Amino acid sequence: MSGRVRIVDVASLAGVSTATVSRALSAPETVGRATRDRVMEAVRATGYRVNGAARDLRQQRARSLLILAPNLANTFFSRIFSAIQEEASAAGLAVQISDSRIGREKLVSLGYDGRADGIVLLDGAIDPDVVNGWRLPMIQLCEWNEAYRAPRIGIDNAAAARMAVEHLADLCHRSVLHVSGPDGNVLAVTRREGFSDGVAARGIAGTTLAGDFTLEAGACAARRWAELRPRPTGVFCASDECALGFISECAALGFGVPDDVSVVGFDDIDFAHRFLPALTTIRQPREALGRAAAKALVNLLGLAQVADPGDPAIAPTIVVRSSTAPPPTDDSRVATITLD
Amino acid sequence: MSGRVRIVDVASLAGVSTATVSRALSAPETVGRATRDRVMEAVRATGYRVNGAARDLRQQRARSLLILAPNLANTFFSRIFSAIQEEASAAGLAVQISDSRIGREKLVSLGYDGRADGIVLLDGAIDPDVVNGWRLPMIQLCEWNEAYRAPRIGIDNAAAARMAVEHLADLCHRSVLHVSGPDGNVLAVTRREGFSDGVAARGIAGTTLAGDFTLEAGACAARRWAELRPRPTGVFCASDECALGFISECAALGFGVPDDVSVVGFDDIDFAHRFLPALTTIRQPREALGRAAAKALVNLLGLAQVADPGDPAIAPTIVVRSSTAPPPTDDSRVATITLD
DNA sequence: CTGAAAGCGCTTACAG
DNA sequence: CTGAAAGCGCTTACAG
Repeated sequence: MSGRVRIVDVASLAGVSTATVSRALSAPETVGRATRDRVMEAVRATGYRVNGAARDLRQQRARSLLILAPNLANTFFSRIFSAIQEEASAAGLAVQISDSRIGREKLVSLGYDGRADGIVLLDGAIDPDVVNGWRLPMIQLCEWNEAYRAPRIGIDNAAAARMAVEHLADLCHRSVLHVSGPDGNVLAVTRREGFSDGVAARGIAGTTLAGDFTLEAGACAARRWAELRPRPTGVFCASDECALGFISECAALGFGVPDDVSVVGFDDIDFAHRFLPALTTIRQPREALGRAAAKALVNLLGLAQVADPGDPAIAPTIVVRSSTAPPPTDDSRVATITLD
Repeated sequence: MSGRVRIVDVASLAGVSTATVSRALSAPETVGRATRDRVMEAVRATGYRVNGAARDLRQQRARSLLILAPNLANTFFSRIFSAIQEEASAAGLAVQISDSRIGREKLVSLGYDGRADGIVLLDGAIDPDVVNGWRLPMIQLCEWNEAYRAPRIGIDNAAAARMAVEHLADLCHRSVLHVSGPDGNVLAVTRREGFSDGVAARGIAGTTLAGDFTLEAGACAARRWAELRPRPTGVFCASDECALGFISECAALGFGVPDDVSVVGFDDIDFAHRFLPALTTIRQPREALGRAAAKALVNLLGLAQVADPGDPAIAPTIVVRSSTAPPPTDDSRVATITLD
């Protein structure tokens, strides 16, 4: 596990105590010049590197952040992880990741085993007793749970959903469908509320179908949408994956986007601008979110080098591309089918 | 960092030594029934949990795996990470991730600081001196470097590339383009070799354009392809991202896939089957790869609970979808432009 | 400026 | 079956 050579080896080679070696390495200015040179030479000669595990135990910290996410395979997290890791690394912290669905016992241990200084929580569905039982600084990111005693970072999901509705309404859609996230999920609930508010504010018709953010949920929703009478001409999906699944299945069903139906997504994942059609979506600035969470946590740990990071404006924006357009002017298709 | 209560607290509450508490927890059968009950009661009463950091130092291990990847934001890794984490968790190991481009000094430390028992390397471009300097069990996954002294897990990239060419040739394409990865990259080199071999074996024309696996590289390649005379009718991209970028840009340029040009990707990322058109691609079983790497590393650490995991066949396969078809029979478009 | 000693929180031979 | 003691590899008051 550790490299072979320990601090005592360096000390004896340099003819000093381990205390001096330790100081020469971590606070060189407190050691006499000649001694320091001797120690450094011994360090070089032996290839010594401090054993972080031992140092951490002694200093009662872990120099490590733990990221907890509901599904590590979800590509939505990639950019967030990379941003967190960058900030953590800049603050001298390692990053540990774990799926938050590993089972209660393992989960409890994670926050208790002295191997993390703080936690970034991307899951709002963990038992609050577990979360609040951890005695570690925590930040909730993107998802949240009112019951967790930890600050939150994320976008205004209701406002974001309203933006999607606004966009569709501005395009003159009078009937819109929302393919939401799963019932228990805070993001799903909040976006759904924003959708309802937006629809009410514009006086247009709104329907909701529960999905689960996935490609397949979107595809499934497209099949259900095709059976609706009249068919909503605008669709707001609670995730880009869902939107892409919806559009893809529409194509299979013979409907074109945006000719037959307009679709707006949520997240602005990397592929969104390269999809065919390029996806109109609500942009969630994932890198900024990850960075902000990491910085906030570093602050909580009292390790901040700089002053307050100055809240980077983490506001959702709508990016309009090619998957939305005014509703079809020719209602023949709908009319024909309705008359059958 | 640690929970408040330590093993001594439990010991004194139960009226036993810390040694007994330790045994009662980790080897209950070695402790008298009455004593054990008393200890367990004290554990319950205090809410004691062992401090993993202390245990690790004592036992000279870290109970942790380190994953090193060239860019954590790359969504290709998501499923690999999740598979590794699952296997690691099953073996009682935590997982630490780091970008492998964090700078030489930090990188060296990572393998030396006693906080990882083993490493999964997804980057073949790290200085071999750094890698071989680590005294930890390692596994190379997907990417590799001959100079690293560590076993490799991955698919046969040359064979995979040949499969792509075979498919195109079977469809009667006589001229194919390969959009490769960057020059220094092993995967790029190996796939390019497979491409060349395949093309030679089938006696068809092959051209190569260097890219870098990204969406934008694919888009850029599409622009270059459009200027080629004659235009290859089949294209093999070294990654799905690249292929999607290529197809997307083709659409912008007024070319249809597969009507004007057939495109095959590499990886079979999650979106591949939902893209429009659904992408024909070489499937790289990322979950199996991650799992195999984690298992191999666990074996190397001597922690395997089960016998040999039995090599799960990690063979690439081609999955044929809608982005490939026979070349256009009508050569008018090419002819017309050529005549200009 | 430097060293002897204690201690971070555990586990594990070694005795009994 | 249980305990006293050493020790994992460091750092850090405390003296001098």
